[in-house]
Amino acid sequence: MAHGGGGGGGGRGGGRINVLNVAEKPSVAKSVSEILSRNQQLISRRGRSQFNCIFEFDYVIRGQPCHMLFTSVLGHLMELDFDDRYRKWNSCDPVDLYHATVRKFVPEDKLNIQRTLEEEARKCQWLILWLDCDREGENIAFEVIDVCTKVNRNLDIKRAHFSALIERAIKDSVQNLVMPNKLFADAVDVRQEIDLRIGASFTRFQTMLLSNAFVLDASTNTDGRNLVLSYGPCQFPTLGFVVERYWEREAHEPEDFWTINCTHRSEEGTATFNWMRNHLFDYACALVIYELCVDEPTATVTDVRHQEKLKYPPYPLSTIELEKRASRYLHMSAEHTMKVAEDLYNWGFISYPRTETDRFSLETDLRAMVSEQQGHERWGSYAQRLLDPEAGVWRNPGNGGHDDKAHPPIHPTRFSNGESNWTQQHHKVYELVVRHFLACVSQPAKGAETAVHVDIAGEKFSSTGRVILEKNYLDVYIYESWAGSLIPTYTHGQQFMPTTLTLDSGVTRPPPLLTEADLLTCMDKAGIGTDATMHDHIKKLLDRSYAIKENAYFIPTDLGQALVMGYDDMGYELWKPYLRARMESDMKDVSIGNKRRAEVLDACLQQMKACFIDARARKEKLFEAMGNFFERSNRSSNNDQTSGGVVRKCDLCHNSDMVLKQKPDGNFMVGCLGYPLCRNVVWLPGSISQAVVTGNTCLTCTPGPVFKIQFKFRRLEIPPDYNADHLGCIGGCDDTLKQLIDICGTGARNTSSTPGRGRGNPTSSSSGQRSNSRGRMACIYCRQTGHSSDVCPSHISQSNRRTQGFGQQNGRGQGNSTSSSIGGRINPRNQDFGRQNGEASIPCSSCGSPCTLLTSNSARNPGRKFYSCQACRNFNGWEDMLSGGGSVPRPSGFASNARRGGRANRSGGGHGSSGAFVSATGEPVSGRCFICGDPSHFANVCPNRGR
DNA sequence: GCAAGGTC
Repeated sequence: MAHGGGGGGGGRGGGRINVLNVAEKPSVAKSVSEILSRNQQLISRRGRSQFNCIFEFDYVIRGQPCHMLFTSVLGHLMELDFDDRYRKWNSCDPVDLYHATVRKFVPEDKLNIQRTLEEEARKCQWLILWLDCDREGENIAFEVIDVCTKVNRNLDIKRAHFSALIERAIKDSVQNLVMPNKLFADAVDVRQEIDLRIGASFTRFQTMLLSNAFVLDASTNTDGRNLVLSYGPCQFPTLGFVVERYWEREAHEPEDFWTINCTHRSEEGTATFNWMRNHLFDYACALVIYELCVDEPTATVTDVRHQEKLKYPPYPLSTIELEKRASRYLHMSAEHTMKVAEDLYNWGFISYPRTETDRFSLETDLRAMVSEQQGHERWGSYAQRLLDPEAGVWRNPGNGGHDDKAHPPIHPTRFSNGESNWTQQHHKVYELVVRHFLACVSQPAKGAETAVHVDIAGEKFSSTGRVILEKNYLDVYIYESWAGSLIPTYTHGQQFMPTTLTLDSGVTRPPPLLTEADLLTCMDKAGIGTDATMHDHIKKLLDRSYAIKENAYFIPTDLGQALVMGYDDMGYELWKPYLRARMESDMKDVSIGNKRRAEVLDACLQQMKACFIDARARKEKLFEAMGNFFERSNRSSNNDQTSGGVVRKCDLCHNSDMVLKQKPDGNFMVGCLGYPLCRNVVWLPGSISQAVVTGNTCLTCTPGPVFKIQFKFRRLEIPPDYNADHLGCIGGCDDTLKQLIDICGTGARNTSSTPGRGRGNPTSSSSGQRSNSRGRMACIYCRQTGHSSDVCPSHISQSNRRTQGFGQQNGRGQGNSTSSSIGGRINPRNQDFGRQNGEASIPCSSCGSPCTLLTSNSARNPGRKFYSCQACRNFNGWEDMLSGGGSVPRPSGFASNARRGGRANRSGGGHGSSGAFVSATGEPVSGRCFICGDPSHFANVCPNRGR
């Protein structure tokens, strides 16, 4: 782009123009100002915000003399939230949040920054954006543009792209200004809106549905605040990792195995030889081999190999590595580590702690940084050795392959022997940063390894010994060790008699619970969160009482398990990382112009809205899952049900009024205020979005007066030929209402199993209406009688979901008559929708009977296979979802729609050569080596095994 | 009372 002027009017004379420069944070404004001004005549003054001062200096950009005004924001200047009318939780149906008006605004605590920008922008001709060079930075750039151009429409807008805060990069960028990238900003707008709508809708839904319905108080840590059961596209997959590992562990069944061990002691030392078969699960087989060895115990050396081994120092330090290593070495949580690191950064002792970069740029003066550390009492002498060319310890740091183009790896920026205001943690984190940095610029440790293979009666054994020749970086990086042991000298063909030769038993172990370092690794691999937010997502699990941390391991609470179980039983993967991964991929497409912003936003929200509606329709799954862990609650507060006015005098007790109420889950009912003495209730259709008692009275129903209710139905949930607006009567005269109750179902559920809140009166109005009229009703899709909408041939997947819902509701609450009506639907389904093609392979999640594998003939899922219960016809899930990692093993006692918990893992290996854990169905299951802790392999193939 | 993303 050409830079030729931008107008001289308003400048300080001599053709000089005023240029407003804005960085993402105060430290960048300061650094860039210092670099460009060379600290000559650099003036700083306070702005309206106490953190964001304004630097002033003169500079020439492509021949144009400029007076630079350099200030900053603090990350995002604006927030996205719903319009005020949707902000209160009871203001609307949560599903409305998928299309509710949202607005971007500058929040209260950023108004000072906005005012500074406005004041300075009025004086300027150019606006140069120095935001971080990533998508979020680009989005913040447009927030700044929005604020500045509102007060000065003539601003010439430019973007500086810099790869590091070093002189050459900064000076290059200011002479090569570009246009801001709207596509990048669009991608962030999409992400923000999706996160908000999904997060708020599911959070309100599950909080209002469950928080008062169960006795949760003892298990939650609300500190007097209202309990919120939040859902978020990052926090839930994080919870998913914790729950999944916990269930894998609980489902593990220990298994005995046998192994042959051999040792040989000589004057030079002792060697331990490991059996090359590792171990066998068959005792008889192991015994036979052992006896062969004992009969001919002479060992013959078949191979001796000497090799030099290197152990490399770590790559330069990124945020995630800092968090992981502080967790492992210092036993500090990621959240606390970041707090301490931010302190050290703000006090000037370390570089910016939120960075993805794990390579130093070539321009970095690494030796100067090392030189600063020479005076330290503990690592100063090592720093001196590093700088001594004769010592030969220096090595240019490795390249970890990541670069966020905005920040260098975390490194010390100022020497300190410790400050008086530092806590123990400040000392530890500073020490880790310095030692890590010094290790990065060091030679790897060198060792000599000897591997010896022997043969005893045809069985192969091996032993490895190691001697460390040069410790190098290990001298300063005290957190790592490289244990080795000496073994005697052996030569090819040598024979010896083992000192011991034993047959030992062992038992397979479950995979360990996740540590914070493991969890961060899982999140990083799955793209959950950013370097700046991952620790927040982990903390959120603890704050929401979804998990606890015990001895550095994460354990899901009952609440965390119940929520994951509920969605898992629905067949949804809302707790898996795929949703976020898909969003990330869509964002990428938006940012490179492959997809339009509106297209991605509409498609994603449409899908998630459908998912939300479906999840809500099958909320009984959440209730069942919660019921596995918690007692139902008797609580009924004003918050629990929203009263909407008197409808009539109770026709059962004749004492109290019947009032319209909206339950926490959004469903409506008309109940007697005499509850629990009087349990009269009229359940209303589940498809109502709004209901208001009117002043109109029914002329038919007695005893009167019965006030009519103005209903608003959700359009997509009722048949097309019904009006969304309906003035109805609950007295019994209203056929339309009866029909919609029959078609859509009601909010009644779980009545017989819930003694506290349950209003399972079999004579209640709606129950009677539903069971009596079901057989006569027409299908809402094809409008034919003889079958109901939930088994309509043209809507197989919906029918599956609905059948499941009704089946459980009716089966529990309404006895035999309803059960027989479900039975009546068995044949049509098999004949119409499914071709039986397999025998039972999993038990039904509802009744435990064997399931049959059927093939769907529906238009929506042609050829897709699903499990159907032979006895109760419960839909038990799509085959491809059950076998493709859609579910996880559960602890025994919990039915899963995928499979019941069984032997899942064999941490001892012994099956196949991969060494991976293998589940009962043959799928690999993630785990971690229990010898060295490395998640990339298991103990049976651990290189440190036996050392 | 809700998300996740910036940053102090």
